[in-house]
Amino acid sequence: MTGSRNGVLELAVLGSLHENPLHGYELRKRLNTLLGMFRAFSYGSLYPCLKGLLTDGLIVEEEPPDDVVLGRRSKIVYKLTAEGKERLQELLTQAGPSSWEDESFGIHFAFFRHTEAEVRLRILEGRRSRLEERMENVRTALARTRERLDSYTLELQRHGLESVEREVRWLNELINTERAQAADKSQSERDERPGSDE
Amino acid sequence: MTGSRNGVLELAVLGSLHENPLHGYELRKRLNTLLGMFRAFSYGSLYPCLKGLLTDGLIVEEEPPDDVVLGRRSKIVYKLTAEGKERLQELLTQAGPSSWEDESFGIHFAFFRHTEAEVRLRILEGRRSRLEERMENVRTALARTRERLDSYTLELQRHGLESVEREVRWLNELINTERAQAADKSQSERDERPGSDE
DNA sequence: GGTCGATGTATCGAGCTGATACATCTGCAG
DNA sequence: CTGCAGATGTATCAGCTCGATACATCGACC
Repeated sequence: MTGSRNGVLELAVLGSLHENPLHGYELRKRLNTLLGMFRAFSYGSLYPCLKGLLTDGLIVEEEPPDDVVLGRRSKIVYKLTAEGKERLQELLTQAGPSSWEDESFGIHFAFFRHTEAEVRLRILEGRRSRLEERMENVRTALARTRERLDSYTLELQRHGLESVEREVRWLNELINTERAQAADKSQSERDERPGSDE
Repeated sequence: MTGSRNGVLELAVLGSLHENPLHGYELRKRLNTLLGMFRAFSYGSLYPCLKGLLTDGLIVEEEPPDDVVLGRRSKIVYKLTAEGKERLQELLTQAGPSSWEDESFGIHFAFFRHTEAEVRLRILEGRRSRLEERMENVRTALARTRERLDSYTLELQRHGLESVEREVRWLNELINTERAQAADKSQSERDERPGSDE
């Protein structure tokens, strides 16, 4: 039970390797493209994570095509094991603070196509609550502040608040879409005509 | 020369203490209100920073009102020294990568009222370049990607890109305002009527 | 008088970042 | 064909930060 890895990183790696086997360098590029606007992973965290996943048997080094046996070992391609896939499913099922914080929400969202509808909804709502809570904190703290702020500080506050409000609106749209899809699905299930109109 | 502190944190602390003396707890609250939407500082970084600033003589513990001498030492109020003010001015003059990265831009912006107009402009432009560079990287990386992405990943990309574009537009407005003010100023200087219409 | 939450200082282990080192492969200019 | 610059690729380390935790005091309220 070496298993006390980062969680976000673990999901990112297992999720990426689920699509297709990769080596470290390419894995990093993939992730940093996927999340380019939000965050960037560094080798100092990726390689230790890969090492841990190896010793836990969640991934293995993919064998070269067998005829090239000589020492030339430049790329190390990793792929998921059965346990790895199981662990990935487990991670994709969890909806908790670790799925809607700033650093981790993007990753969870990026793998939503492998996530159950109900879990998706809970993560989106959790994220929204998190942002609303943050706005509330800042607002009350601001209200308690006696001295009035200079124009630059005010502008920073305004811009920050507006950005968060925009993300909340974005989340609202996504949540509505998810709800509508869930309603469609349960409706067509009630009609017992599965797959009739889509 | 103990001086290899974090920089962002140093600016945040010195800048806050410049407004008025504070103790650690209040300092943290101030900063986390000021930057509530962007980041949060923890004690684990604040206290070591304060300790370093103390040993470097940039801040000192403020003396209690002198008649209460008995051991009751619950609050430790810090204030800037002359060297501290000097150091703060030095930090406020610097415009470089450390002023426009994600973690530090907010701090620098929050203290813009103490920053010279020219430095403000360079920081805003540096921040804009940084964001445009990031967009460019993601866009070319996306273009090189062969396989088409699923709808969730696409939506994440779209939302991230839109957020960054919005921040660029915001920066553009700020830069225009700054330029206009600079032009006004040099105009009124050319007229040799300092302070006539303000 | 008791006790609960806010205020307040302080530290520690776990884990990440940014830098660095070093090897290989590929394209291409001379 | 040779050399060499830049992309590809693996790996580690010092320094720093986060989140948790510990502990003490204070004011308010019943």
